[in-house]
Amino acid sequence: MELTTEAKEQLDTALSVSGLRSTRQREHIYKVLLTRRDHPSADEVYARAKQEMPSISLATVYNCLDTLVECGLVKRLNYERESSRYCPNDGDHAHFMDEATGRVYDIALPEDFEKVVAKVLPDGFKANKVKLSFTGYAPVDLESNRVALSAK
Amino acid sequence: MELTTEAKEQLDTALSVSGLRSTRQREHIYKVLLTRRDHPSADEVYARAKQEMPSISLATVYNCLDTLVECGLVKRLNYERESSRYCPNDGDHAHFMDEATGRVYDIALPEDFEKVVAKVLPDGFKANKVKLSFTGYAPVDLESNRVALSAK
DNA sequence: CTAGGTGCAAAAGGTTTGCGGTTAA
DNA sequence: TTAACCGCAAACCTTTTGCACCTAG
Repeated sequence: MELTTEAKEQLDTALSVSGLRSTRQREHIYKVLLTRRDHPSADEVYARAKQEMPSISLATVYNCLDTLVECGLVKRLNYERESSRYCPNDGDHAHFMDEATGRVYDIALPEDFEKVVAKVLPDGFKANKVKLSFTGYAPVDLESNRVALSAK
Repeated sequence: MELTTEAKEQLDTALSVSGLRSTRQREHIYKVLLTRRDHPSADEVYARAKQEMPSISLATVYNCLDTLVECGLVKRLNYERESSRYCPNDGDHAHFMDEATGRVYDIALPEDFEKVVAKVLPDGFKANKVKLSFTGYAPVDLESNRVALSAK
């Protein structure tokens, strides 16, 4: 329930820009995603959301997540056929899935990344979205939180 | 049924390397993917496969595709929550999905791409797989086949 | 000969939908 | 006030699985 006022404003404006309402459920789901910066599945979001809002339904969690993705506040990521995972959208970043643990880490991208990548596209192709994702092994001694940055 | 002998050898060796058998069905599925170089779903592969092999089952198509992916002969790609699509694996390439048509194009990658991308990873991360995918608009006048190359 | 593969049909599992009741603006 | 949203349960759809039969090596 205690989103920072900053986050709440971001949410409210993003919703109203899209002609959507701010609701307790949407706010709560957004807060859940901001609280632990990992990459939970809809089911996991549901479990966490119910702790403070026991009456929320799984369908509503899906709906809220979809809404937040549409507003651009949240990213949905898919690894192979696994169920979708969600994270707050803090600007462009890539994802790295550790094969050993299943954890997903955020990987910061250099500012020029978009340009580097644009060179790859043949003439006439216009990309709206670029997704870069890795699978492999993460350092074992990484502190349990997820947001690995330090692009070198 | 008429895989080039080259393709058949590739298939047989890839399978036997993994301790797997060469079967009529696996060969046929591989041929189906090589014939039209697009990116069909399992269902579409099933439809095409049945034309020459009416007795094949959908489960077998899934099994064969999984097997070919494990052998490294085929790539499976996933866009959002859509059903998986498959294409022959001709070395590293990215994918571009045209939002207007749903078609997927192969995008060639420069040789140094792996190195460019490795710089993005923080110390200690070891990537086994890198996936790069785009969503956007492809040139409308593109000949109907899919393999767009010409990385510039 | 026999381990591995196939075909069928049923089950699983994640996600979506329809509907009656609720709520934000 | 009322269109948008929520909760519930059922439906959906892609993918997987169990099992009896078949076949490549």
